[in-house]
Amino acid sequence: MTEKQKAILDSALKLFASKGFDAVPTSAIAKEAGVSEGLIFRHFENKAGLLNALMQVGKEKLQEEMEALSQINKAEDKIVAIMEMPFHIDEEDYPFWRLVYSLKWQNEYYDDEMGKPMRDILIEALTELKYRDPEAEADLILAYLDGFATTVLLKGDIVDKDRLLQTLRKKYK
Amino acid sequence: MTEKQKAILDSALKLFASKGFDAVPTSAIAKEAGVSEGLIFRHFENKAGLLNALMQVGKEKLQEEMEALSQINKAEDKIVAIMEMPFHIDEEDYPFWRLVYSLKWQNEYYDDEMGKPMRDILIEALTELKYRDPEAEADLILAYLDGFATTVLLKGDIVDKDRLLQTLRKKYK
Amino acid sequence: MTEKQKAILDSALKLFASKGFDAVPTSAIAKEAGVSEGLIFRHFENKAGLLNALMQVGKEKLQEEMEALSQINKAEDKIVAIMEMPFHIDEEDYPFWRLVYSLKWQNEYYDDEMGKPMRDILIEALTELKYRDPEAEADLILAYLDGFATTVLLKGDIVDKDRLLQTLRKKYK
Amino acid sequence: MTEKQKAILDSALKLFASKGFDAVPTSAIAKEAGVSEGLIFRHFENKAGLLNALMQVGKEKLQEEMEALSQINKAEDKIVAIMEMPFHIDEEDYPFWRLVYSLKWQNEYYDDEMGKPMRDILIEALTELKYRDPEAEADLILAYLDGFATTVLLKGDIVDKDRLLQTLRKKYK
DNA sequence: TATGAATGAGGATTCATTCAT
DNA sequence: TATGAATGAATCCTCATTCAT
Repeated sequence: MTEKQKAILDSALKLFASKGFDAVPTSAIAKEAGVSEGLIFRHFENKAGLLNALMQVGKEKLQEEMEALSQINKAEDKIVAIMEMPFHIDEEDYPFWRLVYSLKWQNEYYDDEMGKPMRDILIEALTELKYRDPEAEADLILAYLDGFATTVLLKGDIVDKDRLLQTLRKKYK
Repeated sequence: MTEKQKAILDSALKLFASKGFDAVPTSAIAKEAGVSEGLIFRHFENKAGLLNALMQVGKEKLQEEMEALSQINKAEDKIVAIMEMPFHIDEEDYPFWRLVYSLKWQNEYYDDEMGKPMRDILIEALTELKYRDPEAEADLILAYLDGFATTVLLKGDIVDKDRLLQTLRKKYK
Repeated sequence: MTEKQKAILDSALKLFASKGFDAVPTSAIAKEAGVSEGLIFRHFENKAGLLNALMQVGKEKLQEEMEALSQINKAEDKIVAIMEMPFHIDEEDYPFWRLVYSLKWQNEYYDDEMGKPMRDILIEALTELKYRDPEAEADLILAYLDGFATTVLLKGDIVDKDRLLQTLRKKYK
Repeated sequence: MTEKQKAILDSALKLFASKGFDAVPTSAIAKEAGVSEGLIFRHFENKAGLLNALMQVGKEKLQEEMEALSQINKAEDKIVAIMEMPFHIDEEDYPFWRLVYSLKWQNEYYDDEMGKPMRDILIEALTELKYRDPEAEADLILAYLDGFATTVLLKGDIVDKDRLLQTLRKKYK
């Protein structure tokens, strides 16, 4: 991946994340990246190709995260780690997650399989802990997760993330 | 408000909610509503005007909801009512809430004040209940809320809403 | 001619004169006149009909002017009267003349016959005065006329009309 | 400036000059120039930008003309040269001047400063010649100028330009 | 690889005009 | 007579994409 390819991806991510995929013209990406518009198409074929490339990179990151999770032994710790994930997102990765969340709301791009591995891990852990309805419990935790992520990604500057995390931790002693 | 105006608003809401504001051409709205494209602009000035009109209607609905909330006396009940809100959204209102949530992710339209009244009510109730950090508690509940809403609105068909709500209720006996 | 018809014509003249026929939408005329847009078409059939009606009114005024001219006996006086005409335009009639002059520059509307009667009167007077080439003399005077009119109509506020007229008069003692 | 840019400017000038700025759609310009409509906007940003570019070119021509004028030593010759200018406009430049004159009549575009340098030159020459009211004399000459220009540009085909010029010259022996 | 000129389909918006009331 | 809702063609402009260099 050349310098310019990276510049294009960076700019695209930044702009998509803040304005939404459909609201960003390729010309704006080119300008932001300091390259010609044509180059985007040479490297990524079309606008959707840009998005794919971006998601690819993101999915790889996610994979690593999943692997890190599987290193945790105790089921309780695993669940806690998952729930607290949104609070530990690297600020550098905010744009990526903003993009993912914004795309969720557009039928055309909605991609559920991203959440599946995490759900499986959760169900496994909850089953181990003998929860009566591990699936519903998992979905509930995933809902929390979405909520925390939304809050952190959108109001991270307004809201006191750390105080929120403290308050959350007290709930599960 | 004439028949056609209503038809336009309905179509716009439906399309905006499913594809996102920027992905929907006014021509598509006109076709869906069975009116000429020009009429949209006669009535709503421009595409953004359509969105405003939609949000206006929505905010009025929200206001009513807030008033209903204030009828509840016991602080605990109030909090529970708020937390369970996403599970009681009228299916007819799904498109509106999908639109609201999708817009959250676009800088240009992000409108935080919509959530403020609810936050105030929460803080009041939590203070009454002597919580140590009512603000953080409120924000945590609002985060749950966002999560439940996201889950219900996006995965309402995939996930078993009722089972989820049962599971949730057991948590606060 | 009803009140409203007059209001429409007045507004149209005012707007056409200041912005140009093609730059003025019928909606603007209707608003300025305080009537509905449909009424314009009921009374004047279409936008061009409005222009025609305006020009009709103007041509009648011009006719009167020509008749006044023909009352003047001495050929010299006639010529002087014609040359000084632009300086004596009633300020109320400025918009009409501005419109006439602006339309001159648009092929589609250029209507030369308006100037013909005046040219005939001039040639007659110049012939009487034994000018060698009365036609060329007439055209020269008409050129002056256009120049004075342009100056008065466009720069009447900037330039000192009276001083200009004094200076002009000295030329033909 | 590429071939196509020149073609666009040429076509725009031709059409604006004959029908008026507001009466010419960009689609017509594109067709006349044999380019895609989009190209107009790539190169000139918007329709007004086209006009600006046109005026820019014209102003540069005018500048040259002014410099040529300043080469003339005798004040009388200078004045005569200015007055006769309209008769010596290169036929190739007719469209440009038609455009300038047509725009004068539209508030929105009226640009007086174009005439200022010429007025200054005139006042200087007239002062040198000890005219009692050089400013009024200058404005009178500028009025003549406008009249000659109007006549030449609009009726150049109808009227005998040379005969007109001869007649004019006799006036100032 | 990289540019930037060029395209053409489509986007939002305007506007003259019609029509039911 | 007068209104104002409604239309649809046109208008200005944008944008993803192609292509010659």
